Amino acid sequence: MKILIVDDEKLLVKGIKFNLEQDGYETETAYDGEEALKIARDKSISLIILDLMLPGIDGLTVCQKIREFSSVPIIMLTAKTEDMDKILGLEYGADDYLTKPFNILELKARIKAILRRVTNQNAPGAKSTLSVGGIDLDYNLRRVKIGNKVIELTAKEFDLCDLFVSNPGKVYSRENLLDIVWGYDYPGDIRTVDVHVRRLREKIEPDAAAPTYILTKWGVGYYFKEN
Amino acid sequence: MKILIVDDEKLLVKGIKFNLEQDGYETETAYDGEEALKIARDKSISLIILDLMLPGIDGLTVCQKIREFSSVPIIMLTAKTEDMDKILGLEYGADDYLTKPFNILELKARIKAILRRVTNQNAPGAKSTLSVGGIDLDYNLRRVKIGNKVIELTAKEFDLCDLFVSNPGKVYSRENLLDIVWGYDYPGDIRTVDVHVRRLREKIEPDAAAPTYILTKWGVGYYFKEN
DNA sequence: TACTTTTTTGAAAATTAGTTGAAATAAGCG
DNA sequence: CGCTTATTTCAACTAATTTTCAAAAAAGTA
Repeated sequence: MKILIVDDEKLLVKGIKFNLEQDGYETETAYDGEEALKIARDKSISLIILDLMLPGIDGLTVCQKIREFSSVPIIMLTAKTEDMDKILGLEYGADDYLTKPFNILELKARIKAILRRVTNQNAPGAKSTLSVGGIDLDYNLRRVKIGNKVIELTAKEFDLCDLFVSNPGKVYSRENLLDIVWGYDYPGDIRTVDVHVRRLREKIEPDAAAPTYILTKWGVGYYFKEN
Repeated sequence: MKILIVDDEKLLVKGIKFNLEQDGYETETAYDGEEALKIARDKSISLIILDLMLPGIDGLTVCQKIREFSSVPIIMLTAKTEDMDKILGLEYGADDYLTKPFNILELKARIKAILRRVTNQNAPGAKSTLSVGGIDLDYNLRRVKIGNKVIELTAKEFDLCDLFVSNPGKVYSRENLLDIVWGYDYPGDIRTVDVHVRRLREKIEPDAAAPTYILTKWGVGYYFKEN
């Protein structure tokens, strides 16, 4: 999985690069549109993170030009509130966008989501599932199965569960969870997370008062433990 | 599904080829009209992507000649704004066109739309039915039978019903349904889907308020459940 | 143990999503 | 063209989810 990062702020590129490589991705970097196009054309790239504001050819044009020869997933970085529907629409054909300043966890979450969508492209009827430590996630019906019991989850519950189960052992602070599941600019109360964790526990734990899957790391946050 | 790509720009052909193969299509390529005609004649081709400007015989003539022996769907690629109505009209008989430079995602969307339209067409008079989980679809008369009750459906209702029944368990968002049933470029309101689902339910469900076939996945979309 | 901090819990309010009926518009047909 | 039927839009209504709030419980600390 090689990711191309395109931005003229070298420090930002460096930061993203470091973070993605921590997660095991390979990276390529470009600081302007020309360079980006060249790399996108010549190298085997799985995903592109592309800033809207670039010296020379701007990001949208780069996006457009890439779409002339490739359908590689593109995440646009935008400084202000642009006409996002247009960016995501067929005219430019980006796959997702983030508004600067963004949270690196959210960027990672979106990369993961897009890559899953692309690599999991399922034939109609085929099921897309993830099975970790006794929990089966069904991404089609967005519900989970534990043992042979099917459990219906609400949208937020499923997203939360997905994040935990996809990253067993990783402790997420409430802030992290708000950033990732609710969006990095979510303005609401941090306690919202607790309530959702509780309801998730009520649904998936045999005994919600003594959780075995979603555990509390006291003073830090929550994490998923494989059973 | 084999797609023939005809263009004299080898790099472009290579790009399209790569992208379509990524999506699981087989491809054939030709760089001029003679070659294209030969392949269209000799091999089993499901769709042709044909450039208007070709060395030797031009694209329109190729299109015309192909129409003498085949009704294979043809998407024309045009460099400038030609008289598109003429290209799509009876004289040449292309099925769709794209103006260069085009977006690869849009090309894919159109290929998908055309192939869906074509493969869903049944030979006239041929008796074709599908029976899944208690529902019998009659593609000839475009109506359904549940138990021994015959239910007449309108065009959209049948298309919708067909999609659901053909893909049991697969959840479709309203956007998906608009794309598939109404066409990828349908500009209308998303709520249209709800209304059609409701009327389909009124016709096929014993109790529309407590559906057993077309179920709602809250926050996601609708799906068909076999009974 | 007494105190502080953090987490859990229950319940109500606010918001969002889905359903439904009816009216407006468009399409098909004699 | 005028009639009928199908489709789309709109808005009120209902249901489900999400958020907020505050009190109770549990965990850490001195």
